[in-house]
Amino acid sequence: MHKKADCTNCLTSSESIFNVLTAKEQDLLKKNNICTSYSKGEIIYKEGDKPSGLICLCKGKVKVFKEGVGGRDQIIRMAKPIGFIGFRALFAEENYIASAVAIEDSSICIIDKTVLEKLIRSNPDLSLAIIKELAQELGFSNERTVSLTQKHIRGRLAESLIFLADTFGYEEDGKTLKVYLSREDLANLSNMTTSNAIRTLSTFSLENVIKIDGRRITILKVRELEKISELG
Amino acid sequence: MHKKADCTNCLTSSESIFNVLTAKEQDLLKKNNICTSYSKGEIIYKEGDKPSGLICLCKGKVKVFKEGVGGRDQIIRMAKPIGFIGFRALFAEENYIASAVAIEDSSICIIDKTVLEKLIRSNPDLSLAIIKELAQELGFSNERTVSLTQKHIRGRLAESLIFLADTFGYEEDGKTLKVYLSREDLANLSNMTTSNAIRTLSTFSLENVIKIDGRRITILKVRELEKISELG
DNA sequence: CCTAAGCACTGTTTTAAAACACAAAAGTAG
DNA sequence: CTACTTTTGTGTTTTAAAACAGTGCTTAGG
Repeated sequence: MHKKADCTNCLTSSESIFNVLTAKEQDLLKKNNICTSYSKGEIIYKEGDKPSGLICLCKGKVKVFKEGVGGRDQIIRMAKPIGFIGFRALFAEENYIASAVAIEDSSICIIDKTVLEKLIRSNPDLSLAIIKELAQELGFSNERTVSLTQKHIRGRLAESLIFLADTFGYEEDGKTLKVYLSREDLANLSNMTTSNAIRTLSTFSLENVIKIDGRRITILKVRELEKISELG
Repeated sequence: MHKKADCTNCLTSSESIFNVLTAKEQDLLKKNNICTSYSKGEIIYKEGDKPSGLICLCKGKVKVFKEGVGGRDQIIRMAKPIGFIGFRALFAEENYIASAVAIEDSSICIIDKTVLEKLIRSNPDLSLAIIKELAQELGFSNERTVSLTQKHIRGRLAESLIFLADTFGYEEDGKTLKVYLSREDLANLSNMTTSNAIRTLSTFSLENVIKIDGRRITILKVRELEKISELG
C-alpha cells in the first residue's frame, strides 16, 4: 500500500482543469507532483489533517465524509478521475474538515502548494477555472443541504441514486450504476440509517423502479426515480 | 424603494476583499458600480434570476434562502456589511439557486461582471482572495449540512443562536444579539417548524440560558449554549 | 377607535424515521 | 473446512418532530 504510482498524463488531460496552462507551465506541474496508490478502504486523509498540496484523483473512486454527532457519517462528496479532492481545505488555508477514503483501488498525485500558487499567479485562466469549480461545488452543497433536510427518505434515496448515475455513469447495459457501494455508504450519502436504506431500496425494487443484485443497482425507470426525488 | 444610494468608500474599505487592489484598479472599480437601496422585506434577487454583477452589501442585513419541497424555506446564508451576496451564481456562471431579501433597510452596489473579470485577470491577489472566500464558504456549507441533518432541534437552534452572535455580534451590553429575526426566520435558519422554534426558545429561556423579549434575544450562558450545540 | 392581519404562543395528535433486536447470508481468515 | 466478522435483511418498538388546531397579542390601516 501507498506504493508509488505514475500518473503523468492525468494532470494535463483535456478533462483536467490544468488544460488552460501553457506548455511551460504544464512542465512545471509535471515536475512537481508525487503519485501514490491506495487500496480499497484506505484512508487518504483524515478530518483535522493539514493539507500539503492539491490532490488529484487519477484512478479509482473516493468518498469524502464528515463524522456527525451520533457517530453517523455523512458523505459530502464523491470523486472520480480526473478530479480533485481536499482542495477546499487547501484553498481556505484550513485543516481538513472531512475525511477521504478510497472506495476502489485508487491512484492520486499531489501537487505542491507553492507550485500551485505560482501557477495561479501566472495564469488568470487557471484562477477563473478554480473560482468557477469552487462556486459550482458550493451550489451543489447548498442544494444538498436543502434536499437532505427537507426531503423524505424515499426522495433522498432516489436523489442519491440519480446523483450516482450522473457522477459515475452506467455500465455497458446503459442502466446499471458504475459504482458499487455498501448499503451503509448509500445510507451515509442519503442521511438515513442503514436499515432504512436497505428497506427503501427493497421497496423501490418491489415497485420495479430499480433491480438489485447485491451491490449492483440497475435503474429500470429513471423518470419514476426523478419523480420520487422531486416530490420529496 | 430602489432609490439610488451612495456607497463610495464601501468597496475600498479595509474590510473589503478589494483592499488588495492598486489605486488605479480601485478607481476602475469605483467608476463602474451602481448603488441601490432596499427597504426591509424587499427582494434583492429571486431564485432563477440571472446575476448581472457582484452585489456588495454596504448597509443593512440580508437573508439568502432556498425554497424547499414543502414550501418551507431554508436560510443558507446571512450577510452583513461589508460583504457580498449572490457571488456564487455569478462565479459559477449559473442563475441564482436561492433568493435574497433585505431583513433591514439596506444599501447595495453592483459591480459589473466584465469589470470584475478584468480585475481578476489583472490582480492575482484578488483571485487568491476570492478563492479563499469561496473555499471558506464551502466549508461553512458542508458543516451546516451535517449539523442540520444530524443534530436534534435543541442543538440546531443553539447552533443558530451562536452563529447569529458570531455573524452580527452583540449590542452594547455585550450579550444581546444585534439582529432581530422573526420566529419564522429563526426556524428557517435552523431547519424546524416555527412552532418548534418558539417552543425551544421558551425552553432555553426557562432554563435561563437566554432571555427573550419579543425579537430581542439575550444570551445569558454562552458556554451552556455551546454545550447544547455540541451535544446535538 | 375599531377591525383586520400577522405574529407569537400552547396543547394535542399523528407520523416518519430512528432505535432496537434478531436472523440469514456472504466474505475473510486461520 | 470451519469459525468469525461483516454485511444484508426484516419485524417491532419508541421517539422526535411535524402537523394540526386554536387563543391571545401586537401592529397597521381605514
